[in-house]
Amino acid sequence: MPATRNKNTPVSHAQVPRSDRLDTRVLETFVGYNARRAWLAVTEVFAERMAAYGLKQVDFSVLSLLAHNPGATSRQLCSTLDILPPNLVSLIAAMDSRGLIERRPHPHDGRAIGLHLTPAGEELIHEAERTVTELEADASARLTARERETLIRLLQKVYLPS
Amino acid sequence: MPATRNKNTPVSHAQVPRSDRLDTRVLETFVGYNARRAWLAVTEVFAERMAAYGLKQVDFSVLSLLAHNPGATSRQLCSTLDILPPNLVSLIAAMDSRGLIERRPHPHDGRAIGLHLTPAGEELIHEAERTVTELEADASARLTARERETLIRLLQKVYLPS
DNA sequence: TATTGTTATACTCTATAACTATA
DNA sequence: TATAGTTATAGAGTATAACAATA
Repeated sequence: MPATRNKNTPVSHAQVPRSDRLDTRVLETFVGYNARRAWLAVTEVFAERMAAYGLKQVDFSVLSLLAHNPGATSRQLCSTLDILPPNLVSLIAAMDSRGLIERRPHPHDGRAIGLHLTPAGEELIHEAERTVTELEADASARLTARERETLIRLLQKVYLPS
Repeated sequence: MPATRNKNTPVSHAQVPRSDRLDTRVLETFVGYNARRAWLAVTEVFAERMAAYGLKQVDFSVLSLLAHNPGATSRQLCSTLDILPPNLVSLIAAMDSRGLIERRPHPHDGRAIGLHLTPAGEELIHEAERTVTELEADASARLTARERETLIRLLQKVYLPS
């Protein structure tokens, strides 16, 4: 509800926002809205600094997962990251072409393919993980270490089953 | 680090993940990763329950913003929600066609158009805001009221300037 | 000269159906 | 019969360039 205004105030029309910024107080009461905005803020920094590695977020996630889960299959990557199988194919092919990963026959399932990082892939993801750790710290610089831990714990409470 | 295993255990190869679920501990140390996962979790519930209103997240945001900022312009919506102007055009047109919003000449800028909710739009967003409030509570049901407040405050600390 | 709203368009992301090889 | 990986394709989301009308 608009406050009463002096008739002589130059620009003062009811029903017309007076500044560029709109009132976002209602949207800001929602976890979904805030989580997306925070993600977008981090994403911006991520994109800037990871361009040097030629890695998008999903590429980074896949390589990092393979670094700590050697031999994982496409299906496992898909279900872990909520990617649809058809959308992972070209991504995996591109990283294979770049010499970052290798496809090896799966030891006990002829349908599946075990994915492994090459030495080049190992080195790249090692550097990339360091850069992401830095970038994350910068992107959340207004949080104390304690607050950052709390934030992550609460986010996981929203999306993790357990 | 894998536990030692009985030689007779059927499937046990080093370098091969033994379960479907991969080790995501590294990814889970990042705010960006967790914020996106949490957002996706809320988004799923949002999509389910808001389909009845024919509203996507961006539609809801626009209508809610107009409910509390009557007469706002496309440009203001765009800068507030980080939408590019060309991408808002068809969205606004659709809501106009549905009779949810009205375009009125801007009182003191002939280039701009003031956007207003119609009575139908007012009623729809009023119901929709109630539903979103409920759905948000359900989607973050594992959080106490206190934790939910904390989560939102910390997320805003990541993306809001101030 | 700059800004608002718009058109056309391209690029990326996400989703569905259907196929093959293997289980 | 079901699953892993793949192909082709469609749809949604996001991006840039350029224009008319107004400031």
